Amino acid sequence: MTRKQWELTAGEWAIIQAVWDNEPCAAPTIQEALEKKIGWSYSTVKTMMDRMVGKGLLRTQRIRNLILYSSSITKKEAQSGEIMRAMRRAFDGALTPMMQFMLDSKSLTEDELGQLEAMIKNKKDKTKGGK
Amino acid sequence: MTRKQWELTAGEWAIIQAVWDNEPCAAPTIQEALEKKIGWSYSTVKTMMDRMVGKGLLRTQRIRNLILYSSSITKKEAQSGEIMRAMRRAFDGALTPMMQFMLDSKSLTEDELGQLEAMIKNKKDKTKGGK
DNA sequence: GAGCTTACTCTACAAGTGTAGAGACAGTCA
DNA sequence: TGACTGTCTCTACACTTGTAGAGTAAGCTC
Repeated sequence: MTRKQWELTAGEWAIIQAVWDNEPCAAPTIQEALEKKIGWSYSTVKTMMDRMVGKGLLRTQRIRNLILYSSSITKKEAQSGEIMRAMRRAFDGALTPMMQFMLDSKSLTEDELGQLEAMIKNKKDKTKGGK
Repeated sequence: MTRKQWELTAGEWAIIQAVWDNEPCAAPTIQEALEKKIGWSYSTVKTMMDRMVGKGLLRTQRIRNLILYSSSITKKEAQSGEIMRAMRRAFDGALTPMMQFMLDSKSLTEDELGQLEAMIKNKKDKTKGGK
């Protein structure tokens, strides 16, 4: 299905996160949600949201005079897009070096390392067994 | 030292990669290097490079009538910035969930999984012993 | 010293992003 | 029915990014 790769801007991330938490919801809801965090005015939020509809990131449904927004991409898709961008730009599109870099440069607790190790083991089993 | 966090655009990545490969070097060198890949004209390249100097991504050194450019950030810094951006935006700034997501959603060969496992073991030893 | 080559400077423009004011419109309540 | 409130529409502007043409300046060659 060759899914489209999404690259959201910082502002779009702020908005879509609020949408995921509230959908379906009207623009004022989002504005209120973001008010505290980033203090955008209603116009700002509404403008961005409508642009995001144009891009296919959100979709709308009109109920009388109210416009309800929902996301049209999932959080996973957006997260994946974000990772792909980093991977493509900074690591020639290769995952392993990127993960190695992350392991290498960040301070992970022993606990976290353990968790990751477990995940890998799990994954390995599946790779071997499955298929 | 609270290093500045760099967020390069796609174009800036293209250029700085070429600079890393050739520095110190003049703008035409970079243009030639990128010609094949992305076909930018000299003006385009030069404009971007000068803007990057303004931002502190590159620096210059004038030798008579020639301007030599070098990077003022390392590849590691740029890579790290790219990862931080993804992490901040898409994973609330948390590394482990991001790594889990990567492990989970991508197809890694058994080999790659093995490599990662080894790295983690290594890291774990250091975490434990090293203090 | 006229022309060629090489590199540089200046200027510009379109698209995208962040930002928001002003005004219109509909529903509600006194 | 007039004021108020909530929501929407329109319009606009500054800044960034990608993109590049046109013109200038310096050095080299015959």
